[in-house]
Amino acid sequence: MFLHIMGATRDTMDFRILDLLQHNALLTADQLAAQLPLSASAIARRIRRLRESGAIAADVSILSDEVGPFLSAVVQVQMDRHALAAVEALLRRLTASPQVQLFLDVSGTFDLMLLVTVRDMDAFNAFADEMLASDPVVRRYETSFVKRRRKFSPALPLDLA
Amino acid sequence: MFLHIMGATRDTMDFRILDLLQHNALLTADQLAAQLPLSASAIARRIRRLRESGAIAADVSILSDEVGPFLSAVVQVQMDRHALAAVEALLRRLTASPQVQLFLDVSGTFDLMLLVTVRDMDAFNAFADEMLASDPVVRRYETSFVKRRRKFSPALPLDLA
DNA sequence: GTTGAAACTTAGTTTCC
DNA sequence: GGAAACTAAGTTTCAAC
Repeated sequence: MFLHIMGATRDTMDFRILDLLQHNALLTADQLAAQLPLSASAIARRIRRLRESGAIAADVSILSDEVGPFLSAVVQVQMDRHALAAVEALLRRLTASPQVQLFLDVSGTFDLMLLVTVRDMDAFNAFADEMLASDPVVRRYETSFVKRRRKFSPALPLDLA
Repeated sequence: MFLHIMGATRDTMDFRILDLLQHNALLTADQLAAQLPLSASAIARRIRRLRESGAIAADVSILSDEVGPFLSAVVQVQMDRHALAAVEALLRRLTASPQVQLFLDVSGTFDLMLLVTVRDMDAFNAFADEMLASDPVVRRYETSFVKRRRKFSPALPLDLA
């Protein structure tokens, strides 16, 4: 099977490589060649193309929680949809904020869902005051604090049947 | 400043390295040495120690949404806290599920918060039926579908002031 | 156009100071 | 920790398909 993505053609082998790399980006072409029916040099070529084409958007180190301590919260936000420029300014500030790990537009009662991670409750209050409470575009927001982080994995389910 | 984490001592330089790697895990020791007051060989040593000690829990490739299409949903779950073994079995199944990208215990009305990513609405219904609706431990759940993913970044705010 | 093997280059590791 | 020697991984070339 072949899929055309962003102008490039990807076959099953590309998806198998992507699926392995999204769990361990440091796998070498040799290690991948040991589990895939393709030579290391062909795999290395494909990996470079996948990174250059943007199919691999980034390669990142996931830090242990123990570099913390941290406090995380899920914040659901309801917006006033009036001043478009002000809305976009808020969206940009939230996206750019290093405290925001996850930022989604969602359906339902709330418009936005945020996962915010900060050092402690003081830092959370400072974040909420500065980013949300003081912004007229925010109608209201509700916070659920994270008691435990059981899983945080960016890996997408590629189900390579 | 020094912090003791998991038996190891980390200084400011370690945190500066961690902060750069959590945004780009493919930075070479040479590239890091260009922006940090430390030689490439010392940096390479530190990186290896950070990985071996578990301070860097994993290095992963983040795939572009365009390898999709995908459907994501935030699912909030309220639990019946009676049968402990059954609760733990559910938690294990959810953690192990490749469709679950984020899995949190939260405070408030709901007990669990999930970010679920699947191929399409049929796959979402199959997931919800199999994992949630059919489980007596789940009292109720509410789903918000993701209209847009604005940010999904595992990077922690290390604020190296 | 893609593969696989070999030459080449670059990055990581080890040794020594 | 830093520099140099060494090893390993990625890149390029090229012949073959």
